[in-house]
Amino acid sequence: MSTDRITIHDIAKILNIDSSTVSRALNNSPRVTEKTKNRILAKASELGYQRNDLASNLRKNKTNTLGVIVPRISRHFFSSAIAGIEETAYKLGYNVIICQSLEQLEREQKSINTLLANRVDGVLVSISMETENYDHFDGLRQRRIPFVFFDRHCNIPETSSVLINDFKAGFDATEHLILQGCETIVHFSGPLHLEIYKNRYEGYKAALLKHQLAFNADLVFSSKLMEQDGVDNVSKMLALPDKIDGIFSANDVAAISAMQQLKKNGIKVPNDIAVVGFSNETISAIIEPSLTTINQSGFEIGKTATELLISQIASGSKNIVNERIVIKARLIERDSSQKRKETVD
Amino acid sequence: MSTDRITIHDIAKILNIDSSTVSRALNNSPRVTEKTKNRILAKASELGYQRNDLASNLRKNKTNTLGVIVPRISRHFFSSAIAGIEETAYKLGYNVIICQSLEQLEREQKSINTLLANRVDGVLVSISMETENYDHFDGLRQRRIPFVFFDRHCNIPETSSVLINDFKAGFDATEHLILQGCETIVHFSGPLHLEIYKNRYEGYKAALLKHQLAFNADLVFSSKLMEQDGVDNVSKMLALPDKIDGIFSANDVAAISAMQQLKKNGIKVPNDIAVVGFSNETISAIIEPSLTTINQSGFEIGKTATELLISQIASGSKNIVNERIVIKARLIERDSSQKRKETVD
DNA sequence: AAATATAATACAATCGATTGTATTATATTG
DNA sequence: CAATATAATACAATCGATTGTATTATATTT
Repeated sequence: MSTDRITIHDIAKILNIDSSTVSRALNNSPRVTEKTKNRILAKASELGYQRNDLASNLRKNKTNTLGVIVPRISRHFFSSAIAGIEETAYKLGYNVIICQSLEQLEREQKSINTLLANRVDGVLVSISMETENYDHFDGLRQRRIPFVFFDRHCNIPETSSVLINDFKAGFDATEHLILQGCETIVHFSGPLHLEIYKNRYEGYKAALLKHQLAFNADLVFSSKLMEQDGVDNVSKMLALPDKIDGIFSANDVAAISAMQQLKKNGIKVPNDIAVVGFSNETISAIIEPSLTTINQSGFEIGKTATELLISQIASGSKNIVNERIVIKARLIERDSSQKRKETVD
Repeated sequence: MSTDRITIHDIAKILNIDSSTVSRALNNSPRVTEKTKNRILAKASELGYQRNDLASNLRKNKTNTLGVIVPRISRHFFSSAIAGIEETAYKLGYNVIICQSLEQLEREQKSINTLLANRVDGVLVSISMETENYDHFDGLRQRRIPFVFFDRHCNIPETSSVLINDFKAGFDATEHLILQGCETIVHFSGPLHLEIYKNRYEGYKAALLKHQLAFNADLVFSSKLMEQDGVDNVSKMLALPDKIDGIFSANDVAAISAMQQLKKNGIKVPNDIAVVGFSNETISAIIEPSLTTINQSGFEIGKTATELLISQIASGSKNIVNERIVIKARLIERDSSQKRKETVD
């Protein structure tokens, strides 16, 4: 049995009926009698019929597909966000196309074009570190394709986003270090044109202010927060005249590579320098000392963003395109910041 | 400017020419003169025209899209394989749709249906742990859609795959433990109906045999090799009458959770028990002690599998569907297995 | 049994692009 | 300049499904 390219027309011809009836039967329309429905279904499965979604979607002008653009799927936060997205989309009858920007603006733009060409019904985006210009989102807006930012959002009007309170998280992380007795805290920041990093940075400053610690711009290192950046930041930090006793890193990756670099320099964490990261990567609980960090549930963020997006798709072009949902994030205290208590060994 | 749904027909009407000419111009056909081509391109970009790939693909009966099915994208091996796949596909003009089976057979089957419905040109698969039955691949075969297994393959005739030599890797890992002085080595295996785990297991046995160590089936624990399985395996192991001095785990995840569990039990790695994992997850170099493991380049496997798949797509239905490419994998010796040398602290 | 209502199915246009063939316009040649 | 070659564009069918409308077949009512 060659199941090569069976169409509704083939089935129609064999059963000597019209293809529209076949189509309706396969879509379980009440306009087809139970008896013919069964005949059609039986023949379809006998021939191994498989609907051509290209044709169907073209005609219906609806793909039931969501596009997702993330910096990279290998980051724990993003892969769990994708898990949440897929789970939710799947339940609500949507497929998902995933694109990685790899932190490059150009790939982000290309991804949007691909998604547009594939006529996705909506898009979920967490922008790349290079993204400072948002023109590429105009294409989506002009075509009235709903899109929702999650985590790495843009502060442009008429957009929806699902985020955590980065300001508060940055504040909490920094205050935690202060309460541990840290007095000279450096901040590893990401690119400050990204809202999330700006907000974490503002939270850091606010915590210093509250506790009457001087803010010193020299103690803030901005980078892409990759592994090498953690190493580089440590070098810069050690070259400072100030004696550093705390690090608040805007992600775990840089925090962890910094901790390793500190170890190589014979500096003890947390006793000499306490460290707090951000994101709660899987590894953060496992390394030694375990890393104090901000836990943000990627799964929940992904789930919420997907629900919001699909509700916008369902509502047609009624403009509720300005929603902002804040997901709870909280500090997980682990060993890397326990200056006061004895660390269990 | 409402760029809502501009088609070649709109452009044709405005310029008072035929849509076929517009189509040819947009595809840079030599059949359209440079002058009209420019007029068309200018108007297209002015209107923000964006080709409808659904229509195009439907007509051409070619989507230039590859489907990828992996157990889960959060595993380092798979996310780097996907990086290799995307990179290669992208260069050769293909898009990629990624599906996660989450180790469930049902989701693997559904994914195949989705990919079939979306008329992908080819599929790359690494099967789930539940997959013992391969009927769902018949749909691909009947429709003459090429597919290539990578890493987790099936031993069924007329299929191509890109793999490492799991037997040799298992052998090397085990022999390494033996050369370190281990005499009673347990093996954490995955489901033995999967070729890769069977082969690693056979490699383990072969190494024991070569070095005249008795094989004992009680020392082999088969599981899905998740985090909890590592913990459970340690309990089982400690309940054995034998004094264990080595573990060869068929993945890093189980190896690492086992090491943590051993630590909780006051058992020293590597001095009391040496451990070797498999896959070289990112975390494996970072934990303490760092984990000796088999490095398999996901990127290279993904790249090679994609090249093979695309070459099969390009060659039409000429049957070269029986290729098997073996990618080098090698042991990375780290601290978790250094019984003889002093471990640097 | 005729008249009407309703159920079941057929007809035909459509989604947006592609492509083989036909036609018209320009260029070349003798 | 007429005859032919060739370039440029137009025509029309097609990919596979969906869906509003028209038609035929069956059921209901009087």
